[in-house]
Amino acid sequence: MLKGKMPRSPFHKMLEIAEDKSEKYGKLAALEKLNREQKQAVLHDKGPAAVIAGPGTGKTHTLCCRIAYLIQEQGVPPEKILAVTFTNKAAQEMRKRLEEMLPGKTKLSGLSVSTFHAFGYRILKKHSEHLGRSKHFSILDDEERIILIRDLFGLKQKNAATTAKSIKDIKQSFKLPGEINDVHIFSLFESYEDKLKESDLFDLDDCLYRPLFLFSQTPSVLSLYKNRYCHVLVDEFQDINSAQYQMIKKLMPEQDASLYIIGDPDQAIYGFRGSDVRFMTDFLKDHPTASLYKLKQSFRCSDLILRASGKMINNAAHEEDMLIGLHRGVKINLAENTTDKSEAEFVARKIEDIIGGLRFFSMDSDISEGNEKEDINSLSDFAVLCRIKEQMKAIEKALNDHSIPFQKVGETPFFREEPIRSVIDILRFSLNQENLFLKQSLIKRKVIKAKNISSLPDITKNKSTTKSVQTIIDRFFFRQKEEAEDSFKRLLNMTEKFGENTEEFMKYISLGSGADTYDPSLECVTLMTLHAAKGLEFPCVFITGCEEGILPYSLFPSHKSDIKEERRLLYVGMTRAEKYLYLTYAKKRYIQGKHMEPRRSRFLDAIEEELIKKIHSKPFQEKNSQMKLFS
DNA sequence: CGCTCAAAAGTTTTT
DNA sequence: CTTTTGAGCG
Ligand SMILES: [Mg+2]
Repeated sequence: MLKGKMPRSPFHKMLEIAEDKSEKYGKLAALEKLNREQKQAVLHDKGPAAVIAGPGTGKTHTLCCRIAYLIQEQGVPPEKILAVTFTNKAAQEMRKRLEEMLPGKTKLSGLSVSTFHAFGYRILKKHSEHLGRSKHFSILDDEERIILIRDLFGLKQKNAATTAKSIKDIKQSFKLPGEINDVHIFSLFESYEDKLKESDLFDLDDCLYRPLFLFSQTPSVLSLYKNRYCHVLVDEFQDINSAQYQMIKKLMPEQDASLYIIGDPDQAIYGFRGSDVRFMTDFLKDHPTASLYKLKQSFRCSDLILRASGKMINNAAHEEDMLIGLHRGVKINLAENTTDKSEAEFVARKIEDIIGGLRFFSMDSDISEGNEKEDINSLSDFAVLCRIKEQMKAIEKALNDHSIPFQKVGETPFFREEPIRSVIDILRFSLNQENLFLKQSLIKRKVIKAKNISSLPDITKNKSTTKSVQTIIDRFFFRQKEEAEDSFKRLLNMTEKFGENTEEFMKYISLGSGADTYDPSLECVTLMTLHAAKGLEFPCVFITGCEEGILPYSLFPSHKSDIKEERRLLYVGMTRAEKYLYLTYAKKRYIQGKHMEPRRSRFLDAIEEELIKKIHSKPFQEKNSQMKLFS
């Protein structure tokens, strides 16, 4: 997602690629454009390697080049390479880039590029019978899991969620049932697992947990995967969890295997999900022969943004680790607002002003502040980031009021919302009637009457996915045909590319994530959480809600958040910006049913005054209260 | 069983 | 300030 503008290095002419095998397989043009540090990382010989790379240093690009180099110049067969990405979107993107680098279809066939989950899912499909499931098992999503647990144990929603979390933790840290110390949890775990098996289900965590389980119990299966890949490359390694790390170790048990990891410990933001940055920081200890590469030249951010954001992660201590920016940069705007509404209004007005406003001379514009109106010419150049989704409401309203089109990323995808969710549930059930949980759920939700259930299998027989979905809509959703017409159309549109492969469609639905919906080609502003912004970049970024309570998040004392991780979150957010960065906060905010008067975030205090331009936004007057102005 | 209305609860980030 | 849940009624 680097929008294809990769660096021209000042050193690139000085470097020679004196590689032996390159004659035989042909040189790779992309390597010429890398800078010195990137090139060294790409040309790493063999054995383990860690690439520590700051924001905008071309991590993903370096990884792509490494794969292309292995295939093209080292003659490594693509089926011997496994590349792991963080999202399905990133996998898709990487494959696309590799296709561009290595034209010719045959070169990439057999190459595995996927998320850990999609990789594990493939293993589950192949060996489902070892785990007491059919080939057509379904995936239970996190929401369904809570309902299943609630009904299975007769719990309240909240307690069911807690139990679900315990089970999740067990799976994400890969504890075998015998290793569960708490007797009560153990029995819940066992009953839950029995229920899944009975309904021919796996949960999402099983995509890692069950393959690992299989590897540990069934040597014949392990032998199929052990050393199957000569090169395993992992992007965003700072955010992997224990189960994922153990998966890698199962695939490549040797300490000196060619495991190539790339990431940035300062951008670790998924600790709440079991990710542990220590897998990255301890990599050299665990692999004594590993080479370490550092990428310090950022091709995205300005020096100024790097200097300011660096304060979040207090890396100023190590002078040598300072990143080098693309250019000097312009000051960061820090906007104080009276309320959350005026904050949203400020953002909308600013975007409007930059993109469509009159190009008159502004009194306070000088060279050192840049010229936003010239640098930015598309709505897709803007990102509005927030800590929690609830902040989005006010911003959405303001953008709508100003008729600014936007895409919400990380939102529950439309296919997870009614009535599409139910359409897909019927499709899912018609593919696999063993799913008793789904059967009960469909009847309970009155999506379908019990007597009609037996006719479902016919729906999907020898039909394209689109045809099946159309049949389901015609038969069970005819009443909603008008009000939900758009969603139905969107669904039918989406199914088309899957042809008759309805199972593949289900995989897409089950493993797809919110972040996958981001489309950089749309002419609109991007509204998303800081988490979803990982790996992306924009010329102009707004980070809203820079307040105590929101960032760092601490609205509920019982759920303490990791302050260091919150700092890194702001670091990630700030470093999404190529040139213009707005940090905004409100003195009054209405959130989660409460009025608050938060103090501005302590994180802002760390940024030197000279890097900042302060703005006090005008208070936003609601339309109906404007009369007051004249009284 | 299905509707209405009032009281109560809700607590982040996601592959 | 929502959204969800439960009691009470037709
Ligand atoms: Mg990346």
